[in-house]
Amino acid sequence: MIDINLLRDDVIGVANLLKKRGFDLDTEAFSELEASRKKIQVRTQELQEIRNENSKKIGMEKAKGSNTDSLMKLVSETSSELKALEVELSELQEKINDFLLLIPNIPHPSVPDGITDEDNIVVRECGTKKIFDFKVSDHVDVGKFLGLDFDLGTKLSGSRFVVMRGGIAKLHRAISQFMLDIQVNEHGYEECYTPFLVNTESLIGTGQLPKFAEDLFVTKRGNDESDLYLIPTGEVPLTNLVSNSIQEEQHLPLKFTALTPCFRSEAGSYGKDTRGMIRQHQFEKVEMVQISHPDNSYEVLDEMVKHAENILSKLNLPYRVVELCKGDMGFGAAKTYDLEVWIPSQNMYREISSVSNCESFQARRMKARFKDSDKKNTLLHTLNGSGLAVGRTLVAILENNQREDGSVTIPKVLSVYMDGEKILKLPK
RNA sequence: GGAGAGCUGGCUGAGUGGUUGAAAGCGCUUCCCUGCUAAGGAAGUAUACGGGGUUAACCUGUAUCGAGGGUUCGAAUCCCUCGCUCUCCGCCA
Repeated sequence: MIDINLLRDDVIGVANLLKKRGFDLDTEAFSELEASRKKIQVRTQELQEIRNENSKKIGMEKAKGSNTDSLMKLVSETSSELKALEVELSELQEKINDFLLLIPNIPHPSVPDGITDEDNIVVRECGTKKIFDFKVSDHVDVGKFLGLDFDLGTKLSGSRFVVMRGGIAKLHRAISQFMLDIQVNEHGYEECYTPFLVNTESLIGTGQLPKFAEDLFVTKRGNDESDLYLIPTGEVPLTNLVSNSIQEEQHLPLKFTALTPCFRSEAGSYGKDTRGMIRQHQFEKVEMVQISHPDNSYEVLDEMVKHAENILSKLNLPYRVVELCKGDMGFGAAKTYDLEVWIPSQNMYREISSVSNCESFQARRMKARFKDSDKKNTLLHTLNGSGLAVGRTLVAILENNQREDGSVTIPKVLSVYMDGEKILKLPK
């Protein structure tokens, strides 16, 4: 969440900044809540002070053996007035907190203006698009004879699920292992294994809750309700590793990576990307997370974009880097770069990675801090990015590396994970 | 799932109803002493939030002893619920 003091100092200014990302801040509601909060909090604390003083007095008088009846009556009266106020205050504070939890992050000044993805800015295009001398198939058709089976996925679980068998399943695994190895060995991230079910607190910490519950899968425990959710991204467990903690400044930045499944209900995307595995309820992703000093989080952001790009260029996939405009960014991001990979069958670039600096937005929700040089506890900056989405990488490889006979060239860097095989051949 | 033990500041660990935000020790910071080393002395040392303030140093208040609720004039201390940790048993990959 954003710093409440920004709102106290200049609600209108903040509202104007948020408007540019398409969020309407109810400034009047906030000002009213704040005004009554202030009034009630001051009065409550006054009464508490009076009560504490008189209660102490009772103790002292009793020690002397004096009669304390009148004092006790006085404190009793104070207490009953206090009780009502305390309830009112905590309700107000909860309301203010709920209000804050629904406000998106303020975009960094460098983020371009704009409302939709059409307003995003292409930063650079890399790699060479292959010129095919035959009619290209999409990954569904390419994969059909190689072990990519959507009918089986549907039979087991419904739409937006897939089963992979044989060579495709192995290639899928190879991709994820390769990515993880690069992130760990070349980019210096610490490999993590985390829970894939997380509690509401964690999801509030990274910003998926309370606003986006409909995007998540929630679990039951036997027949009982449970408050555990399937993670929609590895960002949730990895970032929350530092929740409610105070880190040592000299250990920054912390760099975490993990291969995790991701589960998304895709509630708002009916009819979108229904064919193929671009948009699935379940997919794998190698996630990068960095917990950084606030002073250099933007250098870290650039570095993380490079880390994601490195994977794509090693796989020899054509891609471009896009700077998201204010209206297209995610809830918690102050600045985001997307990496988009070339999909020949669609004749367009599709998102395969998203790298964001959330600044202190998540850290404030999570109470993730470090001791700065003045020994003050200061909020960290959190950054996350895909490095990369495994399923979409598979799609990109199948499409970009397809051959006229229906086989697929395996990228050189993956051969070692494929027992030296160079081509994914059709079974005889 | 059953039985038991526990959860106090950066750490160890006192505290079973009253000037206790919390003894003592360790650690840490600053200073003093000591011509090395070792040792010694003094002071300080939680977090969050509110109010005031030349919005900075500072002053002041409130809350916090796993979490939430209750009893009470007053709760770290008594009662209830929940969470977590440890030990034993059961089940399980």
